[in-house]
Amino acid sequence: MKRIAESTVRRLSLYLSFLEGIERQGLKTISSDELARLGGTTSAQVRKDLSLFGSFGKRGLGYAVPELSEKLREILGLGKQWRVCIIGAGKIGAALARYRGFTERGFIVTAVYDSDEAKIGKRWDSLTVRPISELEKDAAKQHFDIAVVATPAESTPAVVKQVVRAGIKAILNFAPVQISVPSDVTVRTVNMAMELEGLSFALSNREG
Amino acid sequence: MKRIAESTVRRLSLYLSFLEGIERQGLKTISSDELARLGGTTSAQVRKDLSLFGSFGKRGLGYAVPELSEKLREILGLGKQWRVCIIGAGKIGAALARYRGFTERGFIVTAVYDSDEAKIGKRWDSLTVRPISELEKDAAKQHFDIAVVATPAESTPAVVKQVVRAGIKAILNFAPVQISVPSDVTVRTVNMAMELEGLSFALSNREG
DNA sequence: ATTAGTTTGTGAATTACTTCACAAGCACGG
DNA sequence: CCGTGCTTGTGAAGTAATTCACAAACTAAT
Repeated sequence: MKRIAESTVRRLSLYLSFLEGIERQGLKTISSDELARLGGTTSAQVRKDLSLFGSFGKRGLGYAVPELSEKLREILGLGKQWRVCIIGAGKIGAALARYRGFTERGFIVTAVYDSDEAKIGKRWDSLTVRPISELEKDAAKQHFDIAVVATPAESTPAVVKQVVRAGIKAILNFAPVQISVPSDVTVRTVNMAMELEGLSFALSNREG
Repeated sequence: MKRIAESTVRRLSLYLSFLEGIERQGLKTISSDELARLGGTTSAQVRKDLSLFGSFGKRGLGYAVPELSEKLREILGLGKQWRVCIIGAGKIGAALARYRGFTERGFIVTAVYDSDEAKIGKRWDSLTVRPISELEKDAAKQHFDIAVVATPAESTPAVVKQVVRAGIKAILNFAPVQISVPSDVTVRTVNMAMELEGLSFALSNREG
């Protein structure tokens, strides 16, 4: 299949969240135009995005809401459950471990790691913080699909190396640094500083 | 000035973080090629990004690190201090209010709001949670530059309306919904679900 | 059946972004 | 002060993403 742009995947994810809302309202069909309006894009964009994966609509009618939701879930790989480990038992790690949205979408947090002696052994709901040195061994037994990295900048490169060695192929990075991984590992970075600076730029460069 | 792409601004922000590290190491100059390697891009990209704002390098030598840092800070509007209010005193709001990275970069959190009676009046370090109904009045007195929205999905549209009415022109949105604002308001959305689904897609569609 | 009114799916056109490639500028050594 | 070795800045070329625009497919009404 043709390479899919990241921006396309983000929009698919967005469409899915709209469809779920619409499904709850009980509407049966939706047009590309309505979806576009919800998502702040154009109807052509919506149709192009979907057409990359097949023809899901009916001309003259639009898209059947439950069918399209299901298709999107399938495309996004949300059918199965993904096993997630969180690395870094600090504030962000703690907030993430308790985030309900994870589980709702099929992302099951099955372990938490840290390198700080003081944190190891602490219990978070049903999870116990384990030493990062055990990650590779643990991964061999219980498979992890995704590692959420929420460590301080300094320790992040070393942590990422261990994650890669443990054979984990997807990383959600909250550390405020760029991380480098082999090309078969996918990384998404969420960097607060970068977002804030984007706003700062926008505020500074408004005409007027 | 010509319109600057969001991707460019993100890279500028990234370059700045590298430069700060390099400055600490005491290096005096850096080439576009080294900067590119750190950022996972190409030297041409780096030079093009910078050239949108002027000529900061010396041919044959590269860029003077402190000068370029300073220029980038200026471009990104990090010279001044921005006043930030946080809306939503839940887990994410609490984590953000205490996040040191805010202050370090000149983003000063000056108020916290919530609509939940039970939370109003609570003290977070030096801040007291105030009722959202006061936002507009408060904004008239103490100017807010940026609103961080960390509210549940349901209440977010109403909250955003109040933020806009209060005259705030930049929003950092952590709520898991798309928000719509007039075109003179800049929004950046951080959506966990979307990032996770991006990883899920990547894991599902790897060849093999 | 035929027509009017929708809305999809998709090549073609357009716009945006990235990479190429090279002249021009600078430092340094002889 | 000339040549060698680097590295910038930038038009031109190339690639990617978005938008246009319209035939084709469907419903409903007459």
